[in-house]
Amino acid sequence: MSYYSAHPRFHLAVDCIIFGFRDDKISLLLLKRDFEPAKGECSLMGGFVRENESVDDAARRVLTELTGLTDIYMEQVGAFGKVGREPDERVVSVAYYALINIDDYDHELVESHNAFWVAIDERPDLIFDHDEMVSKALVKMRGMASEYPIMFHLLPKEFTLSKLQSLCEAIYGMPLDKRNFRKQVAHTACIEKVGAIDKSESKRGAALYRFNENVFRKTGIFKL
Amino acid sequence: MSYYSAHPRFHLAVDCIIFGFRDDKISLLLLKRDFEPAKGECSLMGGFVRENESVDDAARRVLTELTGLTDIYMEQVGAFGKVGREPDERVVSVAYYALINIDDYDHELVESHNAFWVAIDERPDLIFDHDEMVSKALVKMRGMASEYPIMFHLLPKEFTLSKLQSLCEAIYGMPLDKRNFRKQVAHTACIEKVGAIDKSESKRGAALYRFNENVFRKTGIFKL
DNA sequence: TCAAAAGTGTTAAGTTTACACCCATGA
DNA sequence: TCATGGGTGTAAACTTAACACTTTTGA
Repeated sequence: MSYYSAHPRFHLAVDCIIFGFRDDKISLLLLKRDFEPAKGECSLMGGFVRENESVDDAARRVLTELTGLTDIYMEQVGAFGKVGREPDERVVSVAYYALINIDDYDHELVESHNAFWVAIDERPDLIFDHDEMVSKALVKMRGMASEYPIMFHLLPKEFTLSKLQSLCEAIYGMPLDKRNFRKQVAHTACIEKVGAIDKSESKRGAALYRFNENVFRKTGIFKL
Repeated sequence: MSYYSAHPRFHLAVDCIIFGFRDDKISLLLLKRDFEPAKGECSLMGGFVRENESVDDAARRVLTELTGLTDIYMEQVGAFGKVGREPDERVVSVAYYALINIDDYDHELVESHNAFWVAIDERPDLIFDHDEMVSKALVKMRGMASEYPIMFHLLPKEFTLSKLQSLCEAIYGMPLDKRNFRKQVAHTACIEKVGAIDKSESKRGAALYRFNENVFRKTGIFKL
């Protein structure tokens, strides 16, 4: 096997950009590191790829280690492979973003990792090239969200149109017109009224809606 | 350094999806492998990442090894890290696409690698997960091309509007209306007439145009 | 009774699409 | 002289954007 053994080997890591929707803002789950390297600084949740595990599986495992969540929507952002990106050793890292519903994660587990939520436009500086990873993840996530119905991963199964609108505004970074927005939703078959009413956000109460995956698969139509 | 040494190391490769525009079709530069593994089959051009080289640099080096070209537009497609993706050894590969002007490459070098051009919709089956790499590269390239003026990397510096239109048609996979297309070009400040006439494709001759990078940077406007 | 969020249509502006003929030239 | 690719404008359909008031109800 000299064809292979002539070539060097590298440490391979994964890092997770975990997005949630909190207080009408896209937020990020970060670690305040209580371990080396870069103890005391802020970073993404990461981990090393194992021998008998795909890189995608490593990302899923690392996400589960922090949040307790499985079956989460994740997309690869890309490989980060500059020579000096970690100071002590050469490590190539593959970044992934995840979209989670902030109501669902395991709070104890998150606290035990010294992790915390922060709005993306208030995020602290991160170690290594993690800032670049977050920037790229944001661009990629926004691009995907404008073409595919991935934003629903950030919401509970049932949501009001006000919440959906403020999510769109947070993703696209611009205010949207309420009437135009609701007109568009009304023409989107895969978003359907469930009948129930949410009274937690207003006195009057707001109709609850949900995303119907099957309708989306049939029509292929989604654009908000 | 036991923090690092406790973790496994992996062979890291890069693979290049090299796009060119030939006979009005998006084409791909492939290898007919005269070496193991998978000798006799078709594959992308690839190579292993070296110790003191970034992953991006490895991709550039591999592209240069095959084509002789430097300073080529490349984008990372992503990391491919399934456990069994190469049969004999675990190798994680990072794929990149490159856009080259097909008039420019070193023909001798390409022939010495047993490489050949093929239109994307006539490509043969490729080894390992290279088919998946090509599909993802195409999606990513098309997405980028619809937002940024990257298509000009596939053309000579000066080109006729007919060539540019047939390139757009090849990228978007649909026919375009000639008058609407030219109207749009006329409103795109970063595409400017050079004055010269190309007589190689028609008796009458066609005006030559070029992409002006500086105008694009000022206006930020590009949409074809 | 009033504050706070929910809900509801119309019109003007702009963009996109469809479409057919004349021009210049070399063979 | 004719075959080949180069070049040109208009009108209808559709999409997007702007805009303000009424409803419900808990505090």
